[in-house]
Amino acid sequence: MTADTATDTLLQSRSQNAKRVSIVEAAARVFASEGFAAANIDVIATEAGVSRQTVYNHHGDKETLFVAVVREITDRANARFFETLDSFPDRPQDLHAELVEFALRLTRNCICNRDSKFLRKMILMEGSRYPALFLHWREEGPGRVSSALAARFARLALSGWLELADPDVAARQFFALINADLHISTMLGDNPSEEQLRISADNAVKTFLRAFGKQPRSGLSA
Amino acid sequence: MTADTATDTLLQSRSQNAKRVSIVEAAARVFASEGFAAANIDVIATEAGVSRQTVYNHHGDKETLFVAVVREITDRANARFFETLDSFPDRPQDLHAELVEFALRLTRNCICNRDSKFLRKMILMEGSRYPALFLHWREEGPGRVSSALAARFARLALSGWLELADPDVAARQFFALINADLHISTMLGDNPSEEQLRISADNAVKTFLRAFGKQPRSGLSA
Amino acid sequence: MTADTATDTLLQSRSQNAKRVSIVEAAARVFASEGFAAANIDVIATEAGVSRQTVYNHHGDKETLFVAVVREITDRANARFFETLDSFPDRPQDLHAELVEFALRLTRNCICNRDSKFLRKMILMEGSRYPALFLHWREEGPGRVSSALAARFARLALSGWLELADPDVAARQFFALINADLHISTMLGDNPSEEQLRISADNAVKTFLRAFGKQPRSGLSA
Amino acid sequence: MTADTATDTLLQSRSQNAKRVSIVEAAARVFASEGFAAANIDVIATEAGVSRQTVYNHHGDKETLFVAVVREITDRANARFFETLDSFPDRPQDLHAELVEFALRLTRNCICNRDSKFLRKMILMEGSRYPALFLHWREEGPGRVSSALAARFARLALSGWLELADPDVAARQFFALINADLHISTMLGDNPSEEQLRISADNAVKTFLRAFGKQPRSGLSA
DNA sequence: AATGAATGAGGCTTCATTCAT
DNA sequence: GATGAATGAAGCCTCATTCAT
Repeated sequence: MTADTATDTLLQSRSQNAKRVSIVEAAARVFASEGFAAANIDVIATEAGVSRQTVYNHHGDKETLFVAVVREITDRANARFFETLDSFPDRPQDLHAELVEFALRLTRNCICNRDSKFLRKMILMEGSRYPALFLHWREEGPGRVSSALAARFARLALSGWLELADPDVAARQFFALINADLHISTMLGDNPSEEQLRISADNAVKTFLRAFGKQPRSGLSA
Repeated sequence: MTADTATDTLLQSRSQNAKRVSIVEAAARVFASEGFAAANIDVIATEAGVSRQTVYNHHGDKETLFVAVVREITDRANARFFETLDSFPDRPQDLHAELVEFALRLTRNCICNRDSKFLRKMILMEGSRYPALFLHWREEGPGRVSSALAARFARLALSGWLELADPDVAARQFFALINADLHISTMLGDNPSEEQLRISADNAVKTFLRAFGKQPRSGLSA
Repeated sequence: MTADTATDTLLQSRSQNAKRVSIVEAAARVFASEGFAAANIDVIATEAGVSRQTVYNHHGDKETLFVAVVREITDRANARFFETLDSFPDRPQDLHAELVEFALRLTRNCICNRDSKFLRKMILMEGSRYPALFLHWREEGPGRVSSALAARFARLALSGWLELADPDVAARQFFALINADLHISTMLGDNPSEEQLRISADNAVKTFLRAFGKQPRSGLSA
Repeated sequence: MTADTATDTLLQSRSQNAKRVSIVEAAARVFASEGFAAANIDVIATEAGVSRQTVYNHHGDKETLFVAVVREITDRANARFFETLDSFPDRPQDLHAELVEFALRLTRNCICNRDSKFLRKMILMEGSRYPALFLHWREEGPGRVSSALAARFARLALSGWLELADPDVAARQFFALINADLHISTMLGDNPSEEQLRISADNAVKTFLRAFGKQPRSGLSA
């Protein structure tokens, strides 16, 4: 292979990949706003800035495209989830403040963002038609995220910051609480303001700590 | 009008009403499982045991039918919500136990039942296309339910059973907590077992009371 | 069921059947002239004088329609074949003349008619894609016809009119010979004139009898 | 022009020709198995091992390609026909045996081979849409072949081997007879075994000679 | 009210053909 | 010459909706 063809291939694959990505993005938008049945392939193509043919060349048919989009977005959303998880305050100084920040990152990056909304809609509407899709999402997503968060809560319990009987339950309730105020608005597609997010996170953490918080053994964490 | 025709009219109107109801039920099922766009009027008619014409005679066109169904189910679900609200333990003896029973009634009757699932799906998917529908639902449903529950929590606070700063927040968090364990399964259409419901309600109330419960002034509330 | 509804049902089923038949006829024409792939369902519907929907209501999809048409025409063509076979001269007086008449009936009714042309084309072009269709045709059609004709030749041999070693071969050759002059023209859709048919039949029978004919034992068959 | 460019041109034109041939071959295969309408240019290109563009560069459009293929195959098939005709036993010693061999060559090379099958299908299906194609085929093919064979039969008649009234009829019947046993199988694409071919040829020649053969004047042909 | 048909539109998908790289 | 994309035209099929019986 000459340098030229290498460059060519690179350029081409870059452009190919760009098209692929823009098709997936456009499809996600359209599927999310219209649902699978009402989504129009021509609209997806136009939104992606490619021709209808290109969509078909890349993804075969509508159903295949749908599955590809869901998997891609699932993986991306999960990746972001785990990234965010890494900022969990394992050795906190001000647990309340740090949990609020963490909750904010979660709501901002993993709950109110476009990918998550897309996934909630798609799983809700088409989940039963694509059991494999749903399983993948549940296993790799909520399932693992919840365990990971539970593990972190367990650690906080060990180091005396929390007092809880079942970290898994606590993890699920933490999620529920940070969603409590946003739930209705997010169902509609409203994008809560930064301030609402902060109030909501604060409410959640306050209640969570009233239920599970305690003062750590003095001297250790300070 | 003779007695005969009166009877006829009555029978007829009863049968008419029966048809109306079975159309709405069938439509709700089909809309819920297929979404608006993919729902097929012929399928609805067949499921309802009537002819396609009858559907059109009663409801005009697909969109009108959809709106009628959503409103009917919204009203029914709300009625049930307020019914359930009436069993809230205003003067409790064993607050924990009574809240658990209340939570159970809520999840059973108002969250995991068919109507609620239908509404969540429809509002999520089509809410943005029918703002009026959505407004009606939000105002008459979650909005008023939440206020009503908040009022009851405020009363419990006054009578010393709870200690809370914002009863509205508490109401939303109560809902969130009783949903925490069920959220994922309900997205899929799974019907949680009675036992799961009880565990879930218990978990929710336990946490809720750890956060907000306190011993009432002795003798006052009994 | 009242007489009225009986009449209604009858009328309706008659009209339904008429539509069915006209759809099959039209489809046969269009499939024959265009082939399966190039046949246009709208054209078929128009030719049949019904709406596209009606075609789909009756036959599902293009492929199902195709199969139905082939089977229907196969059966009709075979029925005609056996009818014609019944006029075979079992106890001939003038064998040559009677065989010519028989050959004429065969070519006219079973080889040069529309159904046969349709079947030849369809089997030739699509036979490999629908093995079941082909088997049915071969078994019920040429297979049984050939045996039946062979049986009749065997009888003529027994009664001394023919002298042949293998009646099956003779039957196949008889068909081949009556087709010899027409083969090319029929491939094109030409409709040979009555005179051509007669010459052709005469040529065939002449050769056939030169090969297999003999004078019957006098007195026996007369 | 330098030697180099001459070589290049030669190589190129050889490779060009190779591509041309492989395109025609591939197109013939695809047209034969799919028919004109369902044949896909991309499939042809892939089967030919060239790019779609190359097909267009060489042949213009689908219809032009089709015509080119039919003509090319027609010419090739006819050439083979006349080649085979040259092996006709003009001065036979054992007429039966030699006619059988001749018939075998005909069926093997000119009837059961790929080109002939292709032509039969194409003429049958598309003949009426391309009258020029059909005319060319009929004139140059069956027409001339039949006359040529008739001429040879006439010669055999003159030299006392055959006794026939109309050599043209005899020629057509000879073809018909050697096809009698194979007709059905070839319609399906089956490839008869060598043994079947031999039996079939033998049957045909036997009957042909029973009808038209006679002992030549002794001494003349030996 | 039920049934079957008709109409018209719309969407998925495939293709021939042409461009650009 | 190969590749991928773009364009435009069909064609299949499904539907909502309306008529007629």
